[in-house]
Amino acid sequence: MNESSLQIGEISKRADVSVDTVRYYEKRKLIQSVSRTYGGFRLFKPHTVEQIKFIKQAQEFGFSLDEIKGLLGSGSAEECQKVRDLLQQKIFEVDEQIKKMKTFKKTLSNHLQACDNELEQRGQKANCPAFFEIKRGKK
Amino acid sequence: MNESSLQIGEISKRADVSVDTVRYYEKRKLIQSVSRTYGGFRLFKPHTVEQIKFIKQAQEFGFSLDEIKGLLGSGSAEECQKVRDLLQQKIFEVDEQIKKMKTFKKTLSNHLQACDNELEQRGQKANCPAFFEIKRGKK
DNA sequence: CTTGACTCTGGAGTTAAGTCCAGAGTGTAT
DNA sequence: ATACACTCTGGACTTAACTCCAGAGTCAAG
Repeated sequence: MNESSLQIGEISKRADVSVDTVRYYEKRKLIQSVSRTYGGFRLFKPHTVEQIKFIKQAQEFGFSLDEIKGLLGSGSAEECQKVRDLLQQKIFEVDEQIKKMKTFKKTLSNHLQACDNELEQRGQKANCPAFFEIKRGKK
Repeated sequence: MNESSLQIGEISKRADVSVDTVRYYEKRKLIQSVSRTYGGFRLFKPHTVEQIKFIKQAQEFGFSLDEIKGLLGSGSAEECQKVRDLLQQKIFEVDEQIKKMKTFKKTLSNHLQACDNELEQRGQKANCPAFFEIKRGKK
């Protein structure tokens, strides 16, 4: 009820996910409820909202829940070291991904260019270019 | 047999996907076999390999097969226009994605930094930082 | 102490994108 | 003519990440 312990509906609203998703994440140990009411209602810390948002963000970039879980641990010094290493690796991966994205963007731009050329050259009745042939300069 | 028509196994090898995947893509109309042998074996043009590689690339960046399909059409001028527009939109999306990736990378870097600080400050027995609190400067 | 909104659990269902399989046919090298 | 690798179809199965549901319990307000 007070700001230091929220129940599932409120968490769900603030993080913009369904209550089912919150429960699912708890089951998968991506988040934890700090306690329960006598009746068994889950109680979460407010910062769980941030965690869920982080999870969602990471997911967008192709990380699986299992991978993300590795980034979320908070425990012993050992574990901290593990998390650290994983983080470093992930940063590297994200960087790679960014590079690949840029290449892909270029590919798309080339397709667009080819498409425009065709459209212009041949007027309305043109067939759409076979992208790959054009792109590869095979014709 | 000759270079201008390949059967499924060869396509699969060159594109580095399973034959099942090739058939699946055909069913989903992402690619087409140009004809069949009398016995019913599919025959593909070699450039199908490029198409499949393109599909795989696009997938890596979070595009669904349905979205990709939209990018692959080759038909009337009308359709070309559609493809063109879609391409432009996708380029925009990829750009957005790149920006978000960069932000995310920064988030990860912050976590890493926080982790390192903790590790250094408190020595071996330190607990791993609660990333989100640190990141948000809430403490 | 009743109401109405919220939450619980366990389990079944969904979607995308494959993956696997059986039983049968095809193609070609010997 | 036989062997052997390859391919066919249709359908069932898999995995990740939810999503939905029923039936029952909880909680704060009036």
